[in-house]
Amino acid sequence: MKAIVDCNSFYCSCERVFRPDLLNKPVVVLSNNDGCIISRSDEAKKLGVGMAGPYFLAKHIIDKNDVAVFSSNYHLYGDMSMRVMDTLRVLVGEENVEVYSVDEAFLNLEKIPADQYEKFAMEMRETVEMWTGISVSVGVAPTKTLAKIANHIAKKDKAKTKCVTLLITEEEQRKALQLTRVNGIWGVGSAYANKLINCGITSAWDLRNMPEEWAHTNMGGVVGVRLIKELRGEPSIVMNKELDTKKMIATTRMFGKPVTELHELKEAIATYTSRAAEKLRRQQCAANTISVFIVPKEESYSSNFRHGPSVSSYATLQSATSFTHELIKPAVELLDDLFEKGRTYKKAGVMLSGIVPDESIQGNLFATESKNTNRFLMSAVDNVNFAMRDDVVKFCTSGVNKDWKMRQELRSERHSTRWEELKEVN
DNA sequence: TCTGGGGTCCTAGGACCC
DNA sequence: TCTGGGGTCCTAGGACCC
Repeated sequence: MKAIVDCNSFYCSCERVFRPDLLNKPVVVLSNNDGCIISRSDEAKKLGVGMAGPYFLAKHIIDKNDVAVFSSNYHLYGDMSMRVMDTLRVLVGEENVEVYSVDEAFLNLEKIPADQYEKFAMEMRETVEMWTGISVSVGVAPTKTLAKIANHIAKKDKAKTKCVTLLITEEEQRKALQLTRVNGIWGVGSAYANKLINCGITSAWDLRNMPEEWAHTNMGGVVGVRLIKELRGEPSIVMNKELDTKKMIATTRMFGKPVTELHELKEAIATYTSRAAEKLRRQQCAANTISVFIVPKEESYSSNFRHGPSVSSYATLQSATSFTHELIKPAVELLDDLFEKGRTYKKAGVMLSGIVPDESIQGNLFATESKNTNRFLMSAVDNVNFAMRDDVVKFCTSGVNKDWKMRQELRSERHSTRWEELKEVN
């Protein structure tokens, strides 16, 4: 049996842990650049604040109802996430926890006796809340996909479910699937949902009863087949061991204001490259390929928002590296090729791929000594930046003024990861 | 008239997730 | 005026190999 534990309005809940005055009050958290609404408390949902909608469109509701607004504070959310996951590890054992995202984890409940799933789930919910201040919802079912559906049901009517829903018997599963629209299934996005509805398949139950061959031809081959099996209660999406090494690392940002100058773009690209290289070193890897993209601002404003097409290019490095300066150089060269004078840009990004572990980098007989010096240099830089504050030590290309930096006007303090921002209680 | 039968690796693009 | 930032997996098709 499997469970999914999903934090309720996670970012909002994190903010509330340090602002108990906001309990039972509407709260929202904004994306980077204060652009979209990415987390809403139940009270904010009730007021009609939409998910993932632009902030400025919901601003009239927010102002009128005195909704508390925060810019995203990833230091805080990352630390709170770790506390929640650690709690789950204590409760079911490390080997039975698969962290799926910052606010969700799948659990293997094999060790729990079948007649105690509900009791266990309830106690787990209470313990996480007591230890971390974060409330969670729990879905329990034989497969991950059914557990996700159970979790949705638990969240929809918290008073009735007490944030716990089990889909164990066939009867429970049938009822739940009949009430679930296809677009509410984990693994069905908008493209497949439209296709399914056009075929007259509207509920999860309808989809469950389609032949596997049909799913193979119409829903992306093996992916579709797995999905149908999961809905039938046959586990087909396995529990993953933790994916500690990423296969791709990206740092991309919208600018706080439109950018026209090459030197500003260079600062941004150098800054993003430094950030990406840090992430790379943290997982003790090096990258073979770096790619850079920039997104021009669209000339005409349209009410149907779409990102303009991006311009991108990539370079394959002579040998894999994680040293910031060795990555900034090709990144800036790529940018030189992409940049067109006279255009205005609104976003840029750097992606590292072809990622290999440090130990298996192809050796270079002639560079051994400087490689080691570089390694010490980089780890010294990382240590200083970690201990002091971000970017105390940085490369010159990254710039000093950073006029293009994203807006983040409403960020709370990093109460749990910075000494100087520790919460004071009087 | 007629030209095999496997493989691997890489890339681009499409779908999805939170 | 104003719309985020990460990731994953899968498939198809081309290049290349013996």
